[in-house]
Amino acid sequence: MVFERSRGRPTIEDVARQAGVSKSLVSLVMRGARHVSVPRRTAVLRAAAKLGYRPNAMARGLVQRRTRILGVMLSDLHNPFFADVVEGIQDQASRAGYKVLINTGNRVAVQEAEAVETLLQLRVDGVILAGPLVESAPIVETSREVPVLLVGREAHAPSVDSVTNDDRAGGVLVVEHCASLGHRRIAHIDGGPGAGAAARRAGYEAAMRRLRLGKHLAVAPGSYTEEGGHRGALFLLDRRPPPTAIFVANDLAAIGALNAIEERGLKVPDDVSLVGYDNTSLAALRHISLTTVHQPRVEMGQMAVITLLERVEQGRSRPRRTVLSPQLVVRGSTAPPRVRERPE
Amino acid sequence: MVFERSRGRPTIEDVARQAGVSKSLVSLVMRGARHVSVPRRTAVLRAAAKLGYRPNAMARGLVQRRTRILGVMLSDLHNPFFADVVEGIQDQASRAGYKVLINTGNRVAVQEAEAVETLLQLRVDGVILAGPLVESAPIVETSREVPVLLVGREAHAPSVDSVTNDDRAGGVLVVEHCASLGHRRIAHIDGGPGAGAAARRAGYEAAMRRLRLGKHLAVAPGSYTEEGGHRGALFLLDRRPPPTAIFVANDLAAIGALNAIEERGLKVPDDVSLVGYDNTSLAALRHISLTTVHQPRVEMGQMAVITLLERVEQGRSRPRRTVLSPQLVVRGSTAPPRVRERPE
DNA sequence: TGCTATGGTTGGAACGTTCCACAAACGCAA
DNA sequence: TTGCGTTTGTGGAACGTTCCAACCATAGCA
Repeated sequence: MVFERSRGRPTIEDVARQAGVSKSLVSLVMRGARHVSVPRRTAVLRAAAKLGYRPNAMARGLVQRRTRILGVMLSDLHNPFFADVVEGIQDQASRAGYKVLINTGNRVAVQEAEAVETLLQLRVDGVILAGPLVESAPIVETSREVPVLLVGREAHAPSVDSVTNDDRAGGVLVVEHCASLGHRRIAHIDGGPGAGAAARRAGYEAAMRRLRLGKHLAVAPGSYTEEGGHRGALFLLDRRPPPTAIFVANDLAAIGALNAIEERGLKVPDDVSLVGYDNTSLAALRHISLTTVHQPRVEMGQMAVITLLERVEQGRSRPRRTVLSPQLVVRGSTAPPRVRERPE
Repeated sequence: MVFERSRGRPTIEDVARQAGVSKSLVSLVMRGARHVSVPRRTAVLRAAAKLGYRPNAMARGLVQRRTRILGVMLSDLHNPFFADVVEGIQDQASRAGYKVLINTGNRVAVQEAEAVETLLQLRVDGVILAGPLVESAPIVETSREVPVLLVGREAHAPSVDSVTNDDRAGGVLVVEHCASLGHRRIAHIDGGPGAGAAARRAGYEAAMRRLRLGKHLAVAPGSYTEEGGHRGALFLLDRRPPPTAIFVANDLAAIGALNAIEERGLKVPDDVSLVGYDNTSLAALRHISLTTVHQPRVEMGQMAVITLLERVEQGRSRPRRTVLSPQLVVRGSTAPPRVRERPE
């Protein structure tokens, strides 16, 4: 007679033995199936509790060929914007009975790709890319294996969904606001490869031209980081004449720009007006009080899950691109330029 | 004759068939084993590439009984403190050949427990709890199944490692700093259930007593959030007489306190000195310029992984508790009290 | 009485890997 | 040639679940 040492974590068989039933029945009970007699159900539950049984998600996922897990690749854990998006994702996912697993690429395209690869090898049921920097080709590639949704950026493939705000329109709003205050030399600090950056810049440029301010177009290279905003601002402030208003590609970078402006001994908004993008909690701080563009972050996360699950569960195959309207939030960092420039 | 439809994602068998070898050999090649002839290896790699083969981590983990994945439960995605800790974790993990999967509990104990449960069901090789609020019992319980390490908090069980800073000493540093500036009515906004909050408060109280300022002890309830700091500050400012210096349990809450102070029409540091804890990027913003206590965040993340892997890979069973020294960072939010109080 | 439903339960075949024992092929020395 | 050790390669048994067909009661009904 062989006594099996029940070493290692208890399995469904251990529970079955303990409860005196078949493993199939344990499986049914653990999944809360109907049609199980009360005494057996309680016996199984008691046995499971006693042994400290915990179902093995890998074994389960292997046979079911689905995991009920959504993978989220965050481009940058430092950007508070994503914290809210993830909150929305979690909320909606748990409502639909899905788990969420997060991963990050540290703002490096190669690492982003690796992060996604990890999620794919785990066979998550769907992938949300939040603000990815990685180029489109691999994303489209990925979308052939598993439903993929982009937050904050669009893809031009029919297999990829997206939830964005109209970044171009946002850029226009900012320029119009500054111009209406009397600014002419309105400069822009670019978001580089950041999601939506190109569109924000396009909006800026289009609005400048439409307002006949094309000659004042000035774009500094930057990124979605404090560092990027800092460098960009120094670049712009060294121009002669310097801009009287600066539109920075996102809030985080705007904070960097703010630091740079103060290092130069200038004041916001007295000497320079400053506008960010995203309306993160940073911008709302009284001490910062940054005029910025709002995106409904939590709702974007929720919408992302809802949209993604349409593909996962109903097999929708046409793309769905949700574009939300940005909204200008005027705070204390913008004011009329110090010396009213005469119209030219 | 049966033609198998190779529907779904390609498996190792598909690759084997395509390359004309056994699945065992494909397995060897995918894992980069030696002792595989060059022509076969290239044939396998070519076949894998052609089919877009991606190993199934679940099947692999199932048979290997390990995943080479470390699970990280973050108490709060909004706290920039953790972004840096995670950076350190990622860095060190990838160096050791591990993947990292993140999860969050949104500062809610029950959700934290669920998040950890998800990781356990996935059979991660180790779990890092960053700033958990959840109580100790379930953590100790968990540590019987899998190596567990706490960041920012200690556990009193021998099965749980930790990486912390000396929060008590940090609290003392803050009080000494304020006292040396001449403050007497130094108040504290508590971090509630936040990791390390109790120790910070204990340090505050001990230092106050030692400096014979026990009668000025004042603690407002709070939490590690802006909201908590905001409420705490309002509470304190309503006291008569109000404190001249406020030590807030962490930077995020200090920002909330800052907002509250300004809402009351008071200025920092002229009317009230303010000190935070964590030295997050927030505190360093020139506009905020918050005096705070530094913890080496990235290094803490790295140390966490190193320590955890000692258990995972070498089976260490004695606990290892790393306690780092906090360091005061004096910035612009502290100054001598406006009216020098006469010594009592 | 027999027949069909239905509730409750079970064993064994998947799922896609790795592991292990073994076999074939090869090289080289005796 | 034989013998023996290495290098290469293979088939089948795990791993821990769920799925599925099948089974056994029991009950209801004609």
